[in-house]
Amino acid sequence: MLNSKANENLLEGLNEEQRIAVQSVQGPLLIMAGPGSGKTRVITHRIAYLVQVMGVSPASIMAVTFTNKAAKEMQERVNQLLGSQASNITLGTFHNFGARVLRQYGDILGIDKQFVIYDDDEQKSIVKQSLEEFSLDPKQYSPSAINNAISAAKNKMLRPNEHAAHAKSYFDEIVNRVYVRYEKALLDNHALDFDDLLLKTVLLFQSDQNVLEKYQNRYKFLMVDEWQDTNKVQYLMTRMVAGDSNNLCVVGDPNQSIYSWRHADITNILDFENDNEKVKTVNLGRNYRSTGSIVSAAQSVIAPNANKSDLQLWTDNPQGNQIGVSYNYNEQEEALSVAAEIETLVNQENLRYGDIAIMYRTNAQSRAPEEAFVRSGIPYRIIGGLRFWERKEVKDLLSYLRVIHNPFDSLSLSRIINVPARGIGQKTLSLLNGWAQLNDLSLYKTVTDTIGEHSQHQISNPNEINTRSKKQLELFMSMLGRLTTIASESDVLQLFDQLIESIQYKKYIEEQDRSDDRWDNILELRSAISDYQDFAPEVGLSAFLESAALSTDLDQMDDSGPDAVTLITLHQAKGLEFPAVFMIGMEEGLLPHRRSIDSGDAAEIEEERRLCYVGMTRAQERLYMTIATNRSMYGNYNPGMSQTVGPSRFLKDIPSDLISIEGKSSLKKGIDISLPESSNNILTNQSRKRGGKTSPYNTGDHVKHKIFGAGVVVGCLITPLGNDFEVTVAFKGQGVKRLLASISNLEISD
DNA sequence: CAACAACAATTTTTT
DNA sequence: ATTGTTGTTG
Repeated sequence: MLNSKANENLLEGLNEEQRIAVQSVQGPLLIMAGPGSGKTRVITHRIAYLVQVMGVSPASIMAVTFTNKAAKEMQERVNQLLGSQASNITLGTFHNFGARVLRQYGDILGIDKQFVIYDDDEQKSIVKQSLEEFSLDPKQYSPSAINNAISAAKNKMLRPNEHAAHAKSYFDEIVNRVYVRYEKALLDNHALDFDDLLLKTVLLFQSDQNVLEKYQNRYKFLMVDEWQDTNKVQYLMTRMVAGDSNNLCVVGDPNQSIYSWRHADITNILDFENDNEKVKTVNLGRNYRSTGSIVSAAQSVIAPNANKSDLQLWTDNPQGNQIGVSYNYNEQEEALSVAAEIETLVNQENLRYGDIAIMYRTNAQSRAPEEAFVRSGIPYRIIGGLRFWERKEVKDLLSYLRVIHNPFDSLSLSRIINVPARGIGQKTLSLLNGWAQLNDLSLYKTVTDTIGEHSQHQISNPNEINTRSKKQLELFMSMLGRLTTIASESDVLQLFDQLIESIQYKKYIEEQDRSDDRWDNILELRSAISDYQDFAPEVGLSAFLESAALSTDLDQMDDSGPDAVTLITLHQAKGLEFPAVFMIGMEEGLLPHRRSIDSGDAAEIEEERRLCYVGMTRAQERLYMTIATNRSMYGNYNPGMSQTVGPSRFLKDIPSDLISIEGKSSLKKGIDISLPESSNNILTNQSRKRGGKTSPYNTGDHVKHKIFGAGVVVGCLITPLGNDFEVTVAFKGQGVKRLLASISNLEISD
């Protein structure tokens, strides 16, 4: 022991198992960590232990996390323990690490160091283009399915020729043809996709022993979090970097494996134990996060899984409240009852809005609570959904920056060549693209050649580009040229401002609807760019583009924001915790999702069950699970369209003494859900169409009934026969009633 | 070539 | 409900 004082400090407050995990620093270590078992604490203390007690240099430690947000949090906590030394630790995601390796040594594999990273959208559009080239109908062969198959192949380390050998069906053959074309497109565009960041790194390590040794010599202690969600390529990468020293610690929980659809391979946990002879295993089963009720309920939900970890989760925490299960008429009512309960928690239970999260299976489910929160004035923020980096205005500007950074990126150039509209239409673009492909040139080069006065490549095509378009192309290219010069001389923020100015983007945005939102997004983008202002001109641009490609909405989520309720998918919620959690849409068809039920694959249902388990174990004190008996799909309640088939089977596995069931009781209890006058008009502009017929009432309408008095419409459905409407009204002091429009004579009072 | 209308497809989950 | 795609018109 180099430092016994540090040793004592670091082990203080840890339980026996946690101490063993922190102190086992030599050789392979597997930490099975249940939810809320102090996993992050163990990892950070283990890092500090390595440095302060074992005297390991921080530079030789690498910790890999699942998201950038997790990396950031871990960095902060290590900073607290180690101070300035902490900055020398390598901390990030697999994709981060891969990108860094390839920026430095990718040229060995023939990769341009200026490579751009293509996201899912761009991958799909390349697939679509390839299909069109082969005269295959993208409607018949879905680009997503093919893209997914290509990704699966890459995750199994199958190159196109190897994949061809495995082809079993006609679909596989199509995939293979597209795969070949797809790889060529990426090469031509000097681009890599997400999978390449991992795959090419492993290929590089395999083909160049010197490079691999550089990393092996540098990193002597490796830690990987969320091991149950790693894939085969990540497994290989980890083992290669760990090398013979094999001081590799992986942390995971098979019960929280929820990314098999992204080719995560749960057998990595088994393989780890099998591939390492003397692997040590530590089980962290004690939960410090949640109440007794929540832990027991979560246990009973995961129990039916055939494939599960035998790790028993337990807690000494007080039993706490029962889990609140509530039945609601439809998703609007579900959202209103959640909103009412939130107000109670905030006003009477001393919780802040920021202590509360709404979790759901699909992004589309955020809409109803969002509307309810707007109406009741509850502050909220949505994570994910229409992701920031995928918004049109953001992608447009990013595409400009990408073309400036890497002119070979023809995909980005196609995207922006006529945005804002400058008279370079589809006809011109397809002529140019055709020519580019015929001569194996980049689009950029083709355009340059086309407009050059004394160009040899003048498009000699019969359908020559007209002089007018040519003139526009000239103007466009000279503008790009100016911007490229600015990029090499000024910082990235100045470049961005000049870009906005040059293309008159503000004016363009103002002509569109929701222009305020769009402009806000651009300002947010600008503020993200300003983080790279101090870098040297080209370096700043490159670093910013990389972070833009690899960051997610979740990464932006930090505690500095205003006090607000968090709306988040169950997947994204992994690793987070909140004092109060509402899991909405606890219905068959939603959780488990219809797709997993229809697949007929028991393994898919088991994954849904784990997802439910992950959600439940995010809650510290209070957990609510809500059901809507009617749910709209694609905006209407037409008979047969509702995807709900009753409460989730997972709910039925929770012992009844752990739950308290409320059927609309929060409304019956007399909580006033009527709207503030001012918010009334938010809903009046909504379409009154329901199933083709015009609905007489809108959610939010104030109405009067002869017997029940004043109330607010919380739902209006067309009846199964389609000749009437069933109106659900919350009456002041009378509770919620369902009435037929034709006989109730409701008066809109406004 | 752009602006507008009509239409279809969409919803699992994301580094 | 909302988004993107396709076809028609000015």
